[in-house]
Amino acid sequence: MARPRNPETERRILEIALRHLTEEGYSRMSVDRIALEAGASKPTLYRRWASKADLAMAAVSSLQLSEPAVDTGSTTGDLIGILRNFRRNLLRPNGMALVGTVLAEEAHTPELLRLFREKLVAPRRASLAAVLERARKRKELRPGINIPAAVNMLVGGIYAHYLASPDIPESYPAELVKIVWGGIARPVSGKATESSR
Amino acid sequence: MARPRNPETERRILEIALRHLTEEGYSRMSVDRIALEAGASKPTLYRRWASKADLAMAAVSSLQLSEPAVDTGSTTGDLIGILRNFRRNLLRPNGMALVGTVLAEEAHTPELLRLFREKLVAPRRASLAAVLERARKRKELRPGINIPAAVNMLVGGIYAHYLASPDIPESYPAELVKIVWGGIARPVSGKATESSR
Amino acid sequence: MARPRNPETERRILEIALRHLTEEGYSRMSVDRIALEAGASKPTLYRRWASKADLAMAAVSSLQLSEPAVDTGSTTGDLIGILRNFRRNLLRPNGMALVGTVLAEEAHTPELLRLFREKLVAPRRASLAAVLERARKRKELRPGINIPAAVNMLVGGIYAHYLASPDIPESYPAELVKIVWGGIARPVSGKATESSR
Amino acid sequence: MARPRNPETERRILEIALRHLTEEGYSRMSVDRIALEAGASKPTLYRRWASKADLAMAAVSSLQLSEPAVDTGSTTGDLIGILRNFRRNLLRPNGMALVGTVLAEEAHTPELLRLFREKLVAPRRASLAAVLERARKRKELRPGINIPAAVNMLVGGIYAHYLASPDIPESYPAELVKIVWGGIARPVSGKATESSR
DNA sequence: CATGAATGAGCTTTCATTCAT
DNA sequence: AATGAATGAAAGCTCATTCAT
Repeated sequence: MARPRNPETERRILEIALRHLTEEGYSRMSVDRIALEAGASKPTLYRRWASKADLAMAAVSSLQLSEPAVDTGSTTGDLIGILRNFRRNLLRPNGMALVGTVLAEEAHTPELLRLFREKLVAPRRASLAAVLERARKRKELRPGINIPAAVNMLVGGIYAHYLASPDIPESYPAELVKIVWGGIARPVSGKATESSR
Repeated sequence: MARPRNPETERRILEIALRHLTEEGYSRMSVDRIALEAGASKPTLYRRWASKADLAMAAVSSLQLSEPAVDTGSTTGDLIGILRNFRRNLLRPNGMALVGTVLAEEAHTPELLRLFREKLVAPRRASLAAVLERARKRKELRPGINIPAAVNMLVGGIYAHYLASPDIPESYPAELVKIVWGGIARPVSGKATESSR
Repeated sequence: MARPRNPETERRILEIALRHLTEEGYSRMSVDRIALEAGASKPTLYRRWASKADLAMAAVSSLQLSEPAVDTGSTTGDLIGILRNFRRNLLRPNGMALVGTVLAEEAHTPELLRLFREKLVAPRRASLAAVLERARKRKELRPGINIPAAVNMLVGGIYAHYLASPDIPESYPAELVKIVWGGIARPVSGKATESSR
Repeated sequence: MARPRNPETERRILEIALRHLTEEGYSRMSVDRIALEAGASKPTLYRRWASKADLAMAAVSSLQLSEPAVDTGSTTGDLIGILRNFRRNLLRPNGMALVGTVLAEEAHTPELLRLFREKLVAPRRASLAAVLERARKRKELRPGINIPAAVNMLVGGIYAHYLASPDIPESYPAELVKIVWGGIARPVSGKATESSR
């Protein structure tokens, strides 16, 4: 009976908020400007989210890991594919800014980091871990391999490269995988990396 | 006749600025508060640094990697030692905040990231690389190993763990090194990880 | 077919509005919060009262002097009894706040003061005046006594004490009455204050 | 050596603030408008007073009871003179508004009432009390008279009249004094009010 | 009749920076 | 060289009121 809320507005606000959060960081992100850009009034925002922090959290919550699924048949091929997607995302403009923001805000708004973990970090880790689990089932891994640690090295290898230098070559994911694979794959008689084809 | 600048004041201001930058992030860092805390007036700051950005950059510039040198005799022992120091630093309160800030500000103040790379990232990478270079000279590495990539995996393995979960166990550096070492060390007849002792 | 108004709702809203008016003052009293607390929507309020000022006036209008009737037999006893009730009301938390509010708002919303006079001030004055009128009929008063002025001194003696210091002793009403009575009672041969027992 | 503060600005701001506080009440008083009207910027105000409440308190603090001294020679003449001044002040536009405001704000900003008591209420009471003390020394009063209570009735008689009706006749102070004096003066043989000349 | 959504204007406060001394 | 004062701009948030359903 009451006037219905426009769901499109909501979506648009979150999209703009996420952009501002990414491009400007949390404290530069301005509720005023988001409202202006969304063509809404500030109370319209405050009716939906109780505070700026709430809005930022909702924006991060709306994130979804939107990377194409990868299935090349081979374990190393899948790992490389996933890391290539990751690399591409990171190299987009402001690709690392959101990571930076949630880390920088940890002391003030720890929920941002928590949500970021849940929405972006965990899914990507899960897809890498799934590939490695499958490899384990196929007996491709040495026994006792710590899969999360391996995942950390793959993902972290990309982060660390960015932090050292923003120019990550396209071939770099394959290099990473090669080293990690060398550390976790069951040695085969014959050529050592045979199983990575 | 002119009053000379007091270098001690300068140092104190930078120290306070760095603390604020770390604890509050760039945009929450306030020149007003820094001046107040340093017992100086704002023009005193502006005479030395042309802007807030300049001051932040100077603060980052004043950073030094202050980790104890590590020398255990063995390659893997050294790697583990360096990563343990790294882990300890990261787990300090606000240990990741400065990384976050410089990443978050990349679009607005790219010099911050540049300086951070130069003052903190590069030295740590150099010390890890040096250990690996020495190992290469000692023929402990397989031929063709990409040392910077290995370094990325070590450092990045720590970063990635933090990003996934802030509880990094003390034993984790050793786990990382084990996997990486498996991927880069020359296989020995006899026990494979002999050289890591 | 039209839904009839719920008088209970109306009463509840006024009660809440009066509380807010008293505790927060007129300009801090928020229609939003009143609606929220009453479980009604704002248009529901605006349908009944044209504006915030209207609502506040209705709230004041709903006030009724709700003090127990006093009848001790003696004139001074009755006066003291009424003033004791008055004192007790004033010393309740926020007891003076509504007086303050209507005075403070006189320039903006003079109706508040008018209604306050009508609903609260006048009845109390009337009950004091009635006691004095009865005393006059009983020839207890000197001729020519200005009863409203005497009432003002009794009531005002309490106000003025509060304004000077919020700690009004329980015995104070009797003191007031003693002095006023000394000024208005017909002197008796024998003990002067005999009639005040 | 530093740029000096303009004391005139300070005075002007307080004067304007006091006017707003009186005319609009505390919560309608706007720092923005005060700054605008004073031709200063808001930070200029906030440099001097830490908050709106501080500013309001400073404004009340700057108050002075500015009533001409009264000395007619006789006790009742002095009392009447003082109350006439009081009446005139109260009947000025917004004469009661500040009283209302400080009472209305008691719950939120109790310092306002405290300062009001100190700066305005107490001095007026003191001047009335001084007259009565002098009368006591001259043996004009009955023994055991509670002077503060008598003061309350005089001052409060005015307040209460205002609260009942804003039209206080010029002759009213004399009426008040007559009754009070009847209640406190030592009865004289001959005409009872002789001493009030 | 009653509702939830929407709005423009307003609030107090803080910022980075410059001016006058 | 160094200071305290001043400033325009912008921030987050709340208000009384009206619109659309």
